[in-house]
Amino acid sequence: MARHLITSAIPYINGIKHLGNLVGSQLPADLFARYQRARGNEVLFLCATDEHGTPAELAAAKAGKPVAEYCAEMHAVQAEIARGFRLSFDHFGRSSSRQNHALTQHFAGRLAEAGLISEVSEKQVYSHADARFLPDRYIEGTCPNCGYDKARGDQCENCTKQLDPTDLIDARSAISGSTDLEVRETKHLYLRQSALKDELDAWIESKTDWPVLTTSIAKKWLHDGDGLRDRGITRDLDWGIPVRKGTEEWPGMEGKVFYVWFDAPIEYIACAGEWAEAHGLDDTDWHRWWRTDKGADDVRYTQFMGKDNVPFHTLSFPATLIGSGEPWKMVDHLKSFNYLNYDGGQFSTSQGRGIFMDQALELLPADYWRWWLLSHAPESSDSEFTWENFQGSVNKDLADVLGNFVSRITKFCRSKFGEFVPGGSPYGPTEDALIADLSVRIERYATQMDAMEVRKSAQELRAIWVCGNEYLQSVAPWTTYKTDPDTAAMQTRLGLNLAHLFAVLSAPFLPDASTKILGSLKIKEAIWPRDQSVFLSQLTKGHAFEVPDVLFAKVTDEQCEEWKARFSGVREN
RNA sequence: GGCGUUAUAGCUCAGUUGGUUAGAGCGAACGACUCAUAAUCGUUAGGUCCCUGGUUCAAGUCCAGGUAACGCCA
Repeated sequence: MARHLITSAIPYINGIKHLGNLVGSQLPADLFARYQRARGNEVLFLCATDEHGTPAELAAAKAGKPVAEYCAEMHAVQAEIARGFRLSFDHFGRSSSRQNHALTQHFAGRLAEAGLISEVSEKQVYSHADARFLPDRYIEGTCPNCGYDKARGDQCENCTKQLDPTDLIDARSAISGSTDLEVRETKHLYLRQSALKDELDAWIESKTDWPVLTTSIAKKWLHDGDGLRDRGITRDLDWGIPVRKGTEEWPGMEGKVFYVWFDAPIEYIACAGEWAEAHGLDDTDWHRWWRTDKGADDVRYTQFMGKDNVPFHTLSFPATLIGSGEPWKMVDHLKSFNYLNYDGGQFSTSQGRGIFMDQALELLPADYWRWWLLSHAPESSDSEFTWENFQGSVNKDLADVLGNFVSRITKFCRSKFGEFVPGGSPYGPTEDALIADLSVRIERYATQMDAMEVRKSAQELRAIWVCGNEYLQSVAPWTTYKTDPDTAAMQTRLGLNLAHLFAVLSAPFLPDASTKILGSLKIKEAIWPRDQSVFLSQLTKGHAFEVPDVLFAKVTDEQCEEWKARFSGVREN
């Protein structure tokens, strides 16, 4: 039995994610996790909320709540929505957990001992009114270049000129508006990634089966310009993991916290600790997933993320792991996605543009979204969501091809033989040919799923559903019935067995519909098919079933128009 | 400004290491069927594979230059 450790990029805490975020990490990770479990493999599928950093503090302030309270609430909201989309995390953790505090401080200590941390003095803007240092982009002022009065400390959005906060005229805090600012000298820790450049380079070079998107981004960061740059890992904030060297104080770093990018990926590991704790397990139980010296040798680790996260996962996080000198499990396969666009532009959290996860679930059940998003996953390039395309896919693939198949076979059987699987003659040459064809197709489907070729998997699955309709159409049991009821009974029996097969194969994509079909066929346990001839003979004469309700309702033109209008602007709150 | 990705039928996309008449789904037209969510199945029609030049017996596929869209970095 293979063992799969699977992580999805962890969503940031400040609000509900949109469908573009979902399809880029959590959803394909869930597809893979469900598939591997269905194949009988051992899976640990982890995700968490990324809770530290300035945006979380500001969002909390805006909500009028202490940041810890805000994060706890938003974590609960995101967890609930994840359940709504049937994301089957073994644990949905929090980067603010006790485990992550300890582990992040541990890594920092190890890196310091290895000589991979340097101290750098920097000048930073301090706001007296806000009682805090301000990141460049939270300082506003008039652009010295074009006179735009809302230029940010890092760049003027009007003329695109790069700026330093000190360049701004009449600089003020973007948080409070206060102009009582002061430039102070402060010390920060840097991770000396550059010292690990050759090791990282060799490691990336060895990953010949990774998507081009992944390796090209990593190589660019490794070789561009002066090569891999060192990166600050501390910030002057209150909210975060206090800077410590392992369990000890770090002189000169009092009152500082680790930069969010440093502690967020470590949460992948800490989350396993949270999972163990939540299930009454001990350290050895999660070490066997993460420590190659403690049983994780045979683990295959796969990460899922959008392309914006690739540099952290291919370079910075591996630098942390390698630099620690400890035998942590490194990622084996990194599946990255491009962006999903919305009606001609980008989905945008900050602008509230597009469809957000909670809104999507208000319109339609999870399976509808899962199918469209996965069958159109932005694997090779950015892809585009349009309502017409969504409506077409849902109506044709789900309602007409799969849903209607289940409906026609169960209703036909009920009308001729009652709600029991009929017996009739044994399968003949036509049925054997279908079984042989399906065996080949299912093998192809499994190959694509193993390779995490999301779109191609969806295509193969759909083609398998079509086989069911083709079969019924060609043998036409409604005609056969008139002259040869025994043969019609056999054809119907195979049709019902096909519905069982489709339910099991479709479960990773459509967990709810799968459960519904299995329920109506009164099948207790979904077992992945090995031998199609055996699998398709499981439902035998006399097995009771019920005709299910409509599996997938069609999206009407009216709904489509309404939703299109409703989601044309930006989100209100 | 530097770099990256993409450019194939009306639409969404496949096209392995260059190799016979470039594929699929949707949409369209026509036909078959009538069990079913007016569902299904079949047939057909649609392409100077962004442009120019090059390498080769052979280029959608490799090389050079250009154009366009998107993205990343500064």
